[in-house]
Order: sequence, then structure tokens, then C-alpha cells
Amino acid sequence: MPDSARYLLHRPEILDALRRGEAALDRVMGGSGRLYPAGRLLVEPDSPNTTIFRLRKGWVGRLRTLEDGRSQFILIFLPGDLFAVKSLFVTHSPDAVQALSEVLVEQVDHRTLREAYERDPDLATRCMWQVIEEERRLHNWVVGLGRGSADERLAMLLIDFRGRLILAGVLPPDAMAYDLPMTQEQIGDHLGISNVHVNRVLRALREDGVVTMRGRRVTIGDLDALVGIAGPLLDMSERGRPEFVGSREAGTGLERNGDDAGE
Amino acid sequence: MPDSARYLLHRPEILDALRRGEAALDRVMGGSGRLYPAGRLLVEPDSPNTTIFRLRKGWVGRLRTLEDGRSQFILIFLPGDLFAVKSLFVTHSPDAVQALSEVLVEQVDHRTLREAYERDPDLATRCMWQVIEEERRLHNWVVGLGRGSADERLAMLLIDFRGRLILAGVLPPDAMAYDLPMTQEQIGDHLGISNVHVNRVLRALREDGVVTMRGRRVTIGDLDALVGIAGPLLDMSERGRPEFVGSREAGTGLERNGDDAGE
DNA sequence: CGTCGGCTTGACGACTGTCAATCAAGGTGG
DNA sequence: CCACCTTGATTGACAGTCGTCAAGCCGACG
Repeated sequence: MPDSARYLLHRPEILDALRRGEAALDRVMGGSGRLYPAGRLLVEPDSPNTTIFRLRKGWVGRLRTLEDGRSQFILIFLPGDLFAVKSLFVTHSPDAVQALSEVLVEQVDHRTLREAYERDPDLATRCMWQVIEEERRLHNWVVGLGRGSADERLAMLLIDFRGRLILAGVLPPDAMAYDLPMTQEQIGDHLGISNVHVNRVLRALREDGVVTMRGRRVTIGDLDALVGIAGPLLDMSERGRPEFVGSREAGTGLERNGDDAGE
Repeated sequence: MPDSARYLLHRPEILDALRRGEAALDRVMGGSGRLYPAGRLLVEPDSPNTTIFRLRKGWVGRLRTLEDGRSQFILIFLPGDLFAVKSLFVTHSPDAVQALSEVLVEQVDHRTLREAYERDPDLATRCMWQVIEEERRLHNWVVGLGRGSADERLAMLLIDFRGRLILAGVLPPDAMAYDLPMTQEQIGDHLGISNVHVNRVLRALREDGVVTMRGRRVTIGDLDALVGIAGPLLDMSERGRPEFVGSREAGTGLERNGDDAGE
């Protein structure tokens, strides 16, 4: 099981800074937690960026919709992630940020965060780390979209979600099932394939006993086979963020998000 | 010409900080400029990350190669870009960083930069800005790879390169031709299509008088048509980085990189 | 019990990849 | 100055993955 193989990806020097930065975020965002229903846009496309978010519970996606109707989920955020950090630097973007399930998010105005950010290097490090981590995932995603087949991309995605949920402390390390609050069409919009083809690939996986997806529940029947399919694309995507993420989450009130929320 | 339309993408507050940060980089990197021939790997895949680079002249690409031989250029860097900034936080990555043309780069050890980075908030801002800008381009690229056709992607790419070269001060604002030091296979590895198909699309563009590519020279015959093809994908990709980039480059010794260097 | 969103399948075709041969250009040695 | 070699560009033939269109199905909800 490639799960033991967890490279030491991040410089150890920064782990303490990251922990302190997270604590600083707790202070800055403290008490701003709000619930939103599935489907709600947390950020409207092309609107002025004012807010940085921390996701405590649920799933969120960055979504670009083209004029002709095509759309693409660029990135999916899971509990523990900061998102819209760019708002510190960029006034607006063409993407929407949408709740995929019912979500609990904390938020700060970019000015407030910027002040704290300038006074507290650890907070700056925490933000920088988030952006870099995101970039790492985007790199993987570009490779997947550019060079992966539909099967490979889907397998990669399912493995990636599992790994991240485990690191976020939402799932136990040996979990072989999880809730994935996205429709097949949304999954297609993330994988860059049509909803119909998502369905086809899922059927094949189901018939081979590799993965079953019913309702919004993913059940992995044969993780090795799944890893085999994702194959070369994986390279790094199931390797994780530093352990501080997992340990941080533990005890902050983030248990499982078992109920897949509204919609 | 969509070139006038330059959204105010970046918060004005940070422009000064960015300028000062750039000056700080000048100090930190001063005199470390080195020339490398086309094709040289500046960073080996999976090697320890030790260095952060600033590209002064030439083209550089971040390249991932899969075990089975497929490969993907994740991101292309042009003069003025910092690259491998992640090295501040991440010990290594599966990607190579390769010179596409003869390049002139400055470099710093990550420890040195980190020290300066911690003492100088402007330098930190400059680095953060680079990462965020990169992320913005990755977002666009994910959308292109996920939802764009081969024609659209290629058109997007050609427009994007032109815009960035202009912003970098390598080209005059009305330039309709530039040197693109990549083979059709490399272009395919960036667009996520085969070299053969790159050639097919190029032929179509040539026959329609939209773009000609001979040798390593791109000549745009009909920019409007090109923009029309890239169509919905463009949305933001030809809009640029803040003007400070252009003005910074002016007078630092970066003229045109007319000669497309070694190989 | 009717409606609606989402899942499931089948049929058909287009875009794009693969394989392979030919050309063109630049560099090297005789 | 020419033969030879290598890399990259170019083209054709053929196949397959995947998109589109469309119909049927299922569960949730009022």
C-alpha cells in the first residue's frame, strides 16, 4: 500500500511556524464560523475579492464557467484548507467558489488578515504554505488533465480525496469508504470529461469490483487495483501534507462530516 | 485589440512592496547570474531543492515525466519570473526544471533567501506574489486543459506568450511576431496533445492566415482571428501582471532575447 | 401520484492518438 | 564541396477514446 511511502516533502524548519500560524488564524477568524447550504456561492465570479476563508467542515470547489456553458472545477477544498488566499493580493477573479455540500467556514476580511499577516511572520508562513500546497496540487492536476486518460484521472481523484480526507482527520487512516458530495456531472467538470463518460468509467470500475459509487458514497473494493489504474499519474498525489495538518485537526471540533449535508 | 482591456487585477497597495521586494532580490541574487545552454536541467526531478531562481533571459519550463514516458510541461517561465520559489518550503518535487533556450538565470540558496525573507516583508511579498501569479496561470491552464479543444489551447498559448513577453518588456506592445524556442513536441507536451496534432492545428492556422510558425518564429497574421479561436478560454489569460513588471525590466539589461540561443 | 434532478445506457460520430514514411535543415567528416 | 547523420517538421492512414444526443429509469419530494 503506497501510504507508508510518505516522503518528507516539507521542510521541517517551518512546521513550528505553521502551527503558530494556524493558532494565529484561530485568533483572527475566531467565532466567524458560518454555515452555508450545498450549492451556495461563497464567492461570485468577477466580484471584488474581500474575504479569505477557512473550511472547517464540508466540501468547496473553485469553479470557472465559460460563456458558452462549459465549466470546470479547478480545485476542490477539504476541511482544514484555507481558500481564496489570493484575495490578499488580487482584487477579483473569474472563478466562483461554491459549496459542494453543506459547509462550515470561517472568514476574515482581507484587510484584517493583511494587517495580522504583516505583523506576524508565522501567519504569513501559514498563508504562503497554503498557496504552495495548492500549487503542488495544481501541478499534479495539470499533468493528469494533460496526459491522463479518463480512467486514470478518475482513479487519481478518488485516491487523492481519500488521502486528503485522512490527512484532514475526517477519515481514519484505513478508511475504505467516504462520502463524496459531488454529482457525476460535477466530477466530470473537475476531471475534464463529460458526465456520461464519468458514468461509463464508474460502471467499469464497479463491474471490476474496484470501486462502487452509490448515492454519494464511495466504497473502495480494491485499493491496489485503483492505484494500479491511476498508475503513473499518482507519483505524488496521494502523498500528503505535513503531519501537522492531521494533528491540528484533531481536537478542533472537526470530526467526521458523515452527514453529507444539505442540497 | 484586447490589450487595452487590462483589468486592475492586483491590489494597488502592494505595488510599492513589490518594487522594494524586487530590489531586495537584486541585492540577494546580485552577481549570481549564470548562463546555461538550451536543454539543460536546472533542477533534476526528485532531487533536493536547494535553489530559487530568477530568470533574466530566455525560456524555462517545469516538466514532469511519467514512468511510462509521457511528459507534460506544467508551466513555462519567461524573463522576470522567479521560479522554484517552492524550494523555500518543499524539499523536493517530481518535476524537472529545464532550460528551453539558452538562459541567463540568477540564483540563491534557499537558506539565504529564507533569512532575507524573514527579515524583509517586502521580499516576502514579492515571493508570495510570484506564487500567486503562478497559481493564477495554473488555474487558467487547468481550464484550458480540462475544457478546451486542441485549437483553443494552442491559440490560447500563443496569445498568452505574446502578452507575457510584452509585459516582460521583451517585446514592444504592438509586436506581432516573436521567437518561441520550443519544438512542436514540447508544445504538445505543454498543451496535452500529441506532436502530430500540434502540427495539424498549426497547418490549419497557417492555411487560414492566422498564424505562421516557421523555425522557432511565430508570426501572427490575424490576432483577432486568433483571439476568436481561443475564444472563451481567454477570459483572463492575456490580461497581465501589474505594470511594475514591465517597468522593472526596462533598464535592467534585459533587451530582446532575439537570438534564440543554443540547442 | 406527478414532477424533477440525477443516474444509466445505447447509438453514432468527431477529435485526437498512434504508427510510419517522407522531407527539410543543420552539423560533421572526408 | 559532397556524403552522411541526426533532429524536427510534415503528411497520410487508421483506430480508439470520448463527446453528443436521446431515451429510460430511479429515488426524493410535495
